[in-house]
Amino acid sequence: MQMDQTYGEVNQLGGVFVNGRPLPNAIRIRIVELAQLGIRPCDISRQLRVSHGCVSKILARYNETGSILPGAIGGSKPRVTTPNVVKSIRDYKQGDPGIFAWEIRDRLLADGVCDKYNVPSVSSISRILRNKIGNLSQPSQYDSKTSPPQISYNPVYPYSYPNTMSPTGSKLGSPPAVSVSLSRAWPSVHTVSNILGIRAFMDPAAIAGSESYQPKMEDWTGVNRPSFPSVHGVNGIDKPPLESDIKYTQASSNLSGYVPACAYSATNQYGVYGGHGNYGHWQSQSAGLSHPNTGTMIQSPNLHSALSFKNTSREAVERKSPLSKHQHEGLSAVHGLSDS
DNA sequence: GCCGTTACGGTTGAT
DNA sequence: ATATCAACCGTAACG
Repeated sequence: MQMDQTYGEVNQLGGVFVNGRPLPNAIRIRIVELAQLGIRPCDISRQLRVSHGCVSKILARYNETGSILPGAIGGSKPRVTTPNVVKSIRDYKQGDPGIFAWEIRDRLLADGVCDKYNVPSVSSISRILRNKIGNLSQPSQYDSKTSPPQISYNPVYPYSYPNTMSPTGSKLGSPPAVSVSLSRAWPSVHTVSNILGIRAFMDPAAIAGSESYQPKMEDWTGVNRPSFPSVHGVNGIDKPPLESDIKYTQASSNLSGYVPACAYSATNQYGVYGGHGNYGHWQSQSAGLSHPNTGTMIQSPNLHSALSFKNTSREAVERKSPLSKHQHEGLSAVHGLSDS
């Protein structure tokens, strides 16, 4: 019930988590970092007190997409039956009342109203004819309601499809786009103490309060800094997505609101990405462990590199193949760390 | 022991 | 304003 953030529950390993919600980015990042340092997943799981299934999932996703961020939660998929499409269907039907749904589908493609990725199925077209167009005599009304003709472009949000079609339609979505730049600055701080011990994590209070849990905003929020180095090139898959959706702006604001209890409200703001952030608490320890070298490497403190970026694909459907793709590079590239 | 997978109970957000 | 629904979450447990 209460949602607010709820503090979390404790898993078998002693780690705190909030059921139904993504792990804080700070932890996600650490998972990736530790993996890059060569720590085995099972050890990462134990050290961070995150279930191995989750570690596995996060690493697999990172290898695949280059992003550490969780996927987009909630919302609805973009509808293929945009007002514009419905309108075209109506026009076709009006022009030829005897037209078959499959013919309409072909015309939508032929006329460029839809591309193969977003063309409605024949059954959808039939439904549209039945429900929205019905007898097609009086078009007027409907339009008004659905009218926004173009919609799509404004995307502030991830799923947008160009309804007009983009070239190649390729990618579609851009989900949460994301790039994060994170940094690893965190550690700096104190905590380092135990690697294994990592108590910080365990303490619910710490977590809840301190960081992360952001109350609302999903994470991709912030994020991308223009600067990510090179990372992307890496795999080549796609990277284009740089969209910028930044929503974090407001986030901060509301965040503060939300985060009530947090003692350190500030800390969490956007935690990770914003660039500022820094929360320091809990995660911090990485330093000890992880970084021996990074520390050294870190050149500029502030620069933290980007860790991940990329989009997560929304095409979940097709994504099924796990890792394989890039792996090594991924690794190397990781957060900029290497390169820069 | 390790790890990929998946059922489960959960949250979210657009419609 | 409420309810649906589909997307995602992490844990736990199976193999």
